[in-house]
Amino acid sequence: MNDSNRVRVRFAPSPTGYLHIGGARTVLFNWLLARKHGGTFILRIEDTDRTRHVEDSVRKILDDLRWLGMNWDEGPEAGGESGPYYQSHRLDIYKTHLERILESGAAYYSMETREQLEAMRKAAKREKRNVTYVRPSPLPTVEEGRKARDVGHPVVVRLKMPNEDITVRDDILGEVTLAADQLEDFVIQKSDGFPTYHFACVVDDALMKVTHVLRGQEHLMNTPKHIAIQRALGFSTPRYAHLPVIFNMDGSKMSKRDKEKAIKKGLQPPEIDVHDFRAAGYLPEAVLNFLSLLGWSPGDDLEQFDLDRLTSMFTIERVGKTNARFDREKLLAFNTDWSARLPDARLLEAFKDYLSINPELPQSLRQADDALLSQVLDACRGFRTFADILTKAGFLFVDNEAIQYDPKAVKKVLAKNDNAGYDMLRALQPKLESIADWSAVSLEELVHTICEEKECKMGQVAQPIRVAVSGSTISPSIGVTLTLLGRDCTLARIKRCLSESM
RNA sequence: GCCCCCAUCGUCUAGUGGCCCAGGAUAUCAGGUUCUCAUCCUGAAGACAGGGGUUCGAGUCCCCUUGGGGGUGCCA
Repeated sequence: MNDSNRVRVRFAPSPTGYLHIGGARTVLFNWLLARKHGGTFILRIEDTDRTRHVEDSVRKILDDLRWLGMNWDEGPEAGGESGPYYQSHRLDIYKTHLERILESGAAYYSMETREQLEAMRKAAKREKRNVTYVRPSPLPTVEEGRKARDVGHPVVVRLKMPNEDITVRDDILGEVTLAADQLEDFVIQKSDGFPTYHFACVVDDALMKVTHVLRGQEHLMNTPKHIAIQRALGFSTPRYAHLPVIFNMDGSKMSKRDKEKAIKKGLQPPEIDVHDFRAAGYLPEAVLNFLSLLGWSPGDDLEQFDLDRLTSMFTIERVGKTNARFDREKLLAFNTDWSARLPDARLLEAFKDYLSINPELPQSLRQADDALLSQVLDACRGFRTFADILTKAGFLFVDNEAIQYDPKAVKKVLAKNDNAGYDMLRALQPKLESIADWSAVSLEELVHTICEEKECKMGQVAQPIRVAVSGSTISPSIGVTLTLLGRDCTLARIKRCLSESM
């Protein structure tokens, strides 16, 4: 493969907020195609709609892409030969190409106001006619258009669609033909002078020598428009592949609004953006692995694999046509598996990222050193997300006096059977005080010994201690729990627990 | 309304005319392991949307119906 047919793909988000989880799947497939063929992955910011621009969103998108490990070869911060990579910085480029087709007669100035267009659409709907733009006749000349614009009349540029059917050759869907009468003259330059998405996208893809366009299926009907622009401009047509869409389990779209709705109802908002999953304690390895299976499959019974393996297996031929639903339960299971499998060092790194982006977590935890964090991670092996670590080991990072006792745990473990748990604690207290070696092994030995002495089950000894030191029935295994807490804290908490029983 | 795309267990999917009375994963259910939670182990149940063709033979090809999704913006 020589340079002229090297794979060049791009991901082109618009800066309207965080990176959506569905967008992440699009990124992944593009990235995989580039990496598999030793090609180039380009990142381009499509900021041609000034009204929807959200401050700081480029930074956030870049940050989440990095978290996923989706590195780009050309784009913001990386640079590259076909920049700039912000469309808002390429206005003169679009203008040049626009002039070209305006002069050639393939596009024309159009002077209807938004209100007029709206009225035309309404009328068409009322009369049950097709809602298509009717090309004015005669067409305004270029000079008339410019004059109108210069005196302040809102003017747009439309592409004059050729009167012929257009067939899209799609690597996933096959051939899709749209009839000529379905193709209307659409806007390629807005009245504010900015190009529309269609125009900017086609010009940039051509100039950036993009060879494959992988995007969501919602763009399928845009493709004939893009092909028409390419023909008018004399550009070649890249390969297209439209990816199936990802929905919620109930079949609705996964949208940012789901979060607002949940909050209104007082529910936990669902994860929608990549950042939500990151902040909820998911691993990028698991998210990517799970996402790869939405619309693609390796063809055998293998389901879990890392990026390298995925890259070698990935082909567009194996991408399916069917829309998928986002099964959070399965993601959770994948995350559980990945957290059990990942090397300690990598897990620690991921955990630290989790801590760094969750400022509401206890400061003592966020500032804990690597050695302690590793021990905590190790004690919690088998966790589903990093959030589980908080429920299981959060008590380690709370002051002795700030421990909240869960009333249900107290009732069940300590107060039940005539305060049997409290009695056990009292019996345990001196033995713990006098134990020589404060280690997990000897502490567990002690618990075992007591079980034998009292002829009772482990739970009857371990649970009262667990509740006394953690406030709940959940913690790592008892020896590890007490080791991590340390002798002083353990004894202080037991003492406090007993004093509060009076 | 018009146009386009899609259709296998609840969910993600394997299946490219005989290897499929349909395989895997996840969820569910029933057991088991365990000091709690979570893990972990074993087993069970669970699908080719419906109807017509084509063919010796159809989940796999064709048509219709139904269902789902997308488009129909001076959003991307």
